[in-house]
Amino acid sequence: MGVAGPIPVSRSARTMKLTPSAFLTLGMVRLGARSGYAIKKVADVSTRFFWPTSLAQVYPELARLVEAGLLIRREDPQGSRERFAYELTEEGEAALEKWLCSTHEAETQFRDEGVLRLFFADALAEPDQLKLVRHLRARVRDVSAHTREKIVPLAEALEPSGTRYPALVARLRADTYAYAEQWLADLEAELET
Amino acid sequence: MGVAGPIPVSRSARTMKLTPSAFLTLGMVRLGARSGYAIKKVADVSTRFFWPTSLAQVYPELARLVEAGLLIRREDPQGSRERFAYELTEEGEAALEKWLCSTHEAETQFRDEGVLRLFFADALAEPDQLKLVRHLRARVRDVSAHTREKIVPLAEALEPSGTRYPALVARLRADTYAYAEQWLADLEAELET
DNA sequence: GTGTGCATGTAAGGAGTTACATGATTGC
DNA sequence: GCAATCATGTAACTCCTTACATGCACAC
Repeated sequence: MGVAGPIPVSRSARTMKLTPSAFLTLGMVRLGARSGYAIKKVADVSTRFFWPTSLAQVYPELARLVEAGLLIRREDPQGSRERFAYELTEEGEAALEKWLCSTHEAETQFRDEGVLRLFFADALAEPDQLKLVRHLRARVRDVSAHTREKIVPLAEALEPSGTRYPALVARLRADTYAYAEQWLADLEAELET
Repeated sequence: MGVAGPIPVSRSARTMKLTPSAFLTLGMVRLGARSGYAIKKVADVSTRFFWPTSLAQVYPELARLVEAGLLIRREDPQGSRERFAYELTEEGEAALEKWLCSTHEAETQFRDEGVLRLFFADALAEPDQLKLVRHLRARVRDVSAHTREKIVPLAEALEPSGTRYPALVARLRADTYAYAEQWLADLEAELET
């Protein structure tokens, strides 16, 4: 009873397991997103498409990264509205680069109800099969168009300052979905005959 | 105290929310996978790539679908090893077809650590950028090759009996990844100059 | 002055994975 | 006889989302 409770020990970067979400956070800070809110806002028009996140993930992640010594947190209020600005420490930059150079990665996850439907489309009569393919194609087309028209320009705005990979990734997405749309268009044409 | 406890009421298909995993299960039974184990085995070489599942999901899902009246479960032992065979009820077939014809779908989920790395690749020196792109390309190539060499033939085995969509979906995947590989090859060539 | 956006966080719940637990069958 | 596969299920845990809770700033 008189014994002191356990002393809280800040975990070093070495003992902490860093998830891709942690590196997303680190990477976003490096790109200039200073607050948790800003990180989420940028992620929603960029990394969301291959690594979604939410505010309820970002805030605890930031706290963990500060505790691990990879980020520092400064007060940065806007008038009387509280705000915190984060910056990479040297260790944070090193951790980010180490991750970028590592080749081990979490297994790719992909879940698409539309493709799942297509897989089972043999259960339908032909006119309904055609409808299903058309619907899927329209969705794929919309993704491609949205990416090219909205996301690519946002990412290209970073290019003058030497940040080109966000735009490359956006174009890869737009082009790949455009390819898939053409593929489905061919299937559609085949079904129509 | 003398009052009887609540009587367990089996939920009808109408009151039960059916998830894509439920329709995956229904669809697999329709394709001839009779046991939970068999469903998982087939899913692992087909739907896994766009809707992963696990035995710990399949078994409770089967129980729920039986309770909802969409499947019936028969005992089907192999010697003294227990086994259960599932079959679609008429309501089960109707539910599957209704789902296939509906256009509302869960948002597509995609998580890929490799693409996330590419997004942040500006933090690297050029030689390391090139390594990263090469690694990603190799992975994409492997997916395409594996799909074309292993998955497509399995799916094509179903074609003689009139089930062609599994093979179509597999080819869509192989072709789309092949396109992405070429795209990354072009990027690689550009980085090399 | 009001709605939208900026800003930070917590709590509860859901969906899905891995590990646990057990045992029979089949092919080498 | 031994390993891989067939077979069914539960328990614990993790990750992630939605909802909750709060309040300021700015533009119309």
